[in-house]
Amino acid sequence: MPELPEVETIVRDLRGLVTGATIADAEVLKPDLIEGEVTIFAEGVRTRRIAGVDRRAKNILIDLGDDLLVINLGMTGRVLVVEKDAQEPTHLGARFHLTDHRRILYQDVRRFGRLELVSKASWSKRDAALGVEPLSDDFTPEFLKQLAAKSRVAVKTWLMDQARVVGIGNIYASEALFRARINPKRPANRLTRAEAERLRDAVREVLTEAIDFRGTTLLDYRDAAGQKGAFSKRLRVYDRCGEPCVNCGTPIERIVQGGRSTFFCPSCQKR
DNA sequence: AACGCGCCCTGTCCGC
DNA sequence: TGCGGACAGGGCGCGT
Repeated sequence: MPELPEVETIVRDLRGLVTGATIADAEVLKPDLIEGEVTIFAEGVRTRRIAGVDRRAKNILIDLGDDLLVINLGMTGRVLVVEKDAQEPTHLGARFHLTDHRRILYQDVRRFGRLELVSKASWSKRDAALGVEPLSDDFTPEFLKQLAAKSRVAVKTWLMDQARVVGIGNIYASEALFRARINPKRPANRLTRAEAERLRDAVREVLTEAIDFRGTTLLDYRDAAGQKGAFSKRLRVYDRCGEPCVNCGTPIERIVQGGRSTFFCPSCQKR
């Protein structure tokens, strides 16, 4: 469900809401959501103060001092900060009681998400295996072009590989390629310098705009207050199969790449 | 090594 | 109204 803009929105929410708070206790209702031993996880977060909240790729990093509580939302994960007497949602996976009057809830219908308590040392190794942050200064056109030159896969699939560039999922891959006017089937290593530049700019632009609109809600996504993201109305190709292209009026097409839907304009994004 | 595929799981929607 | 199949924002592990 969540790509970089949605995770970033939740991270900013959490940073404002729970930085400085202390976790009194944790209850795990769906043990398969926890990576590693559940009792160690629950014991490990108990009595810990939240020093900060950050994002790396599509992971939420909750800073507990020596350790990080790492949350990956999968497709349908939600992290909600609620008053302790608030009504609880269905499909609740874990409940974190704060020492104040609130709780952090982890909810996940499909249970593709994961919660994990890891030492900062071991996280830094995992971090190193992840690709470049597209909103960082390291994501230059030269960098993108050189990285893409190593791969023959279709640029759409290439963009979604978290070992190369992080944070881009199925929605923003289609949206960025449309904005850059690049056909999603184009092999990554055949991108021209001009296309690499357009793609870099398009990726940064669409992710930044989506953050400004607090993410895209198709169905499941919610921020930490349970609110929907407003970027859905701004999508230009995703989930718009058959609708006219906003640039030229040609019907948007849907194809399948790597088992996932890709949306594009066959006229604006010629091969 | 890089890549493609199946799978994890539940819910919704669409056509018949 | 019911039912089967396709599909859904992610990521891992497998075989080639």
